[in-house]
Amino acid sequence: MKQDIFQAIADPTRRAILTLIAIQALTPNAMAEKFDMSRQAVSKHIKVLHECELIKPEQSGREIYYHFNAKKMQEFDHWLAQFRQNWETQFNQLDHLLTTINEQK
Amino acid sequence: MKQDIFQAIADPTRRAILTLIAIQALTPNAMAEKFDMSRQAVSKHIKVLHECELIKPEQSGREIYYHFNAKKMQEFDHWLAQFRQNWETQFNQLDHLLTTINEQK
DNA sequence: AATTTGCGCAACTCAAAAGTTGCATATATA
DNA sequence: TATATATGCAACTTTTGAGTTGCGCAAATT
Repeated sequence: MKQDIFQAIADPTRRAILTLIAIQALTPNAMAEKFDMSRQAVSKHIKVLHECELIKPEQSGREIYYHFNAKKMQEFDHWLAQFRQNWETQFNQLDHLLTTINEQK
Repeated sequence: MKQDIFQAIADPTRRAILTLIAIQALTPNAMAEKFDMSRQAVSKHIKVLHECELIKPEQSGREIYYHFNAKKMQEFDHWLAQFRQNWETQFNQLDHLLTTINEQK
């Protein structure tokens, strides 16, 4: 079952995992040590993140280092782009308002 | 109960609502007509979006027009910023690799 | 070879969230 | 004033997801 990237990021623990491995690739055990929950719980989060390709595994003996996949994270950025114009417009309108107020002085 | 913006955006219906009203403010009934679900179901999504301030109500008689709150959406952008450097680095490294390959010709 | 360690998978429990139906309230319209 | 319409709230059912426990497998260690 393919996971949805928005769904993957909705969970705070998964966001924390992403923040961690964006700095340095980690094994499931190493991640679990950072959180107050069982290794298996973390492992399930890893599965979700892996299924939507936000992280990539790198096998090293019996250890698996999970890397952050920045490219996938950009999908978010692309979705957000449809609103970016919207908020820039809003600020431009604010600028205009402030300018108008200043001119009235 | 305050809602989490990440949780709010995780739902596909809520994302569709946001996309709709980013273009034009709509009433709950108008939104419900766009989706194949009851008005009350849409209304619950509106409640979630409203609680995390992604949308703003504007009363007009007995109708309520919900507007998109671009400013709140920027919180996403700020969260994403921590990874932006990450993927730019990745592309810079790719650039460097390509440059190196070209120099070897 | 036996044991330990790192990991994933499956079954289970429990809590939260999505959707439905029914009802109350306020504003329009006849 | 009586009726229709727009909306929100509460109770309920069903689905989904987070977390735990138990197990099996493969690689490292002794």
